[in-house]
Amino acid sequence: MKKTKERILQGAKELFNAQGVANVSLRKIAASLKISHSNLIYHFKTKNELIEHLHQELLHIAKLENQKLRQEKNRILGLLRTMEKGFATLWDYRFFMIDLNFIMKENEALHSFFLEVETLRSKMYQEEIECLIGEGLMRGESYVGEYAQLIKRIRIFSDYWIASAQIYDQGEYQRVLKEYVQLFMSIFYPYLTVKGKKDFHLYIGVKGLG
Amino acid sequence: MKKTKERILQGAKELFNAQGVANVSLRKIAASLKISHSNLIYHFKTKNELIEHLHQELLHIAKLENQKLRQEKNRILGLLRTMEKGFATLWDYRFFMIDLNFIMKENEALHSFFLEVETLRSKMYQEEIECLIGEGLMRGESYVGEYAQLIKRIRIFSDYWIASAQIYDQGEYQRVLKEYVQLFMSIFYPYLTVKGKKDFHLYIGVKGLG
DNA sequence: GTACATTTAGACCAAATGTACTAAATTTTT
DNA sequence: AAAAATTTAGTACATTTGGTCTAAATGTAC
Repeated sequence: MKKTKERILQGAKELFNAQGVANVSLRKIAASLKISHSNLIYHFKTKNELIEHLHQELLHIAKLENQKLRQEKNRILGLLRTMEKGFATLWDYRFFMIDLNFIMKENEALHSFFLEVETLRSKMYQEEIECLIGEGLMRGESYVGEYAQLIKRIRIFSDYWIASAQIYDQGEYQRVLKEYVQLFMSIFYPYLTVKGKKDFHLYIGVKGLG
Repeated sequence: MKKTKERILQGAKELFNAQGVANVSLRKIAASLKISHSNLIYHFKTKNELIEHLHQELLHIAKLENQKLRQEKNRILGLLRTMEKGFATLWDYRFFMIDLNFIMKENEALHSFFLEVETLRSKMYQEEIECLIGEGLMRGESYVGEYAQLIKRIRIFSDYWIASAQIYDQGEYQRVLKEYVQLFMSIFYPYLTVKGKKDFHLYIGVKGLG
């Protein structure tokens, strides 16, 4: 029965999302699945191992989605669609971002790995920005390091929007998600050219004031 | 001896900062201070009570500082100075921001209180922006709700820059702090007018490219 | 059907934690 | 100095947790 392993991953994810990593023990997970505690340990020796597997799961799904995303002709729309999809996926594994610092403290290997992934992500945004500039949708830098700063701020937003939502937004999932995607997009707005802003208003659904 | 109570608060703060709230028990705090754990419990019945006291402490200090801050003639410089001071204070109680979501989950009262403080903070930023616009340092809104979004993004940055720094920046405290203050200020940059940008370059220490 | 490997459950242990209770020590008040 | 209040320490207990060990159950290959 390979099914047990999958049930554990699924159950653990749900418990983590609902109660937070720190408040969930291997015993609680086992109890919620109505299997013995030692059975769970047979499949995953520690909580960290479980978290690592879930992280791999998340990365795998994210990778697949990025490949599947058909190329939008318009870059602004493409960015929007990418984020809509990506944010939804992340939400499914939201315990990971809510307890990010806790997890990183407990698991040195995961921390290192996370830093590696981040450098990739950072480069992706760098390229995205260069493309936007190349297509005349975004203005160039106004001072040295301006876009390096922008990317760092994007990083903070990406890492913690879910944590923030947990504290401030108790509404329904769909609405919250949509709001934060818009919030993400709004980071770019003031750097866009007239042409870029036109696209922004068209696709993001906020009307310009003139 | 009232001193014990203060020593406990100080010691708890340091342990929380170093190891994270979830990994620090009342017993550990007592041991680090070389007092009996029942002695500690005599002063603070639970960990939550301890955290609430530390939160009050933080609010009190922040309030005093805000009053003390002499009025800068220049608003941009004033904002910079306020943030330099505020960020440093927050850093001293950084466990609070690093384990924000964990604490909010454990302590419903503190969560509500935090939400109240946030509405005040939000209003402050709203006024700050209005003043900047009034002085011709910042442009008006380009679409309805643009600055409401800006304020929410500022909120996320303010709440989680320390958490982010803990993951990505292992450097020395002073340098990290300075970097994140600059990062904070850079949020405003693209909304500034020519006049505002001039002040920005003057005070923040980055040179414009023309 | 038998032998083997995999999976599951139950019992047990040591460490840590919150909590309660009692008594001693110290400070403050009278 | 005596009495009262506050502060501190010691002990003990129930719970939870991660972890180990053994044995039963289940599936698989021959």
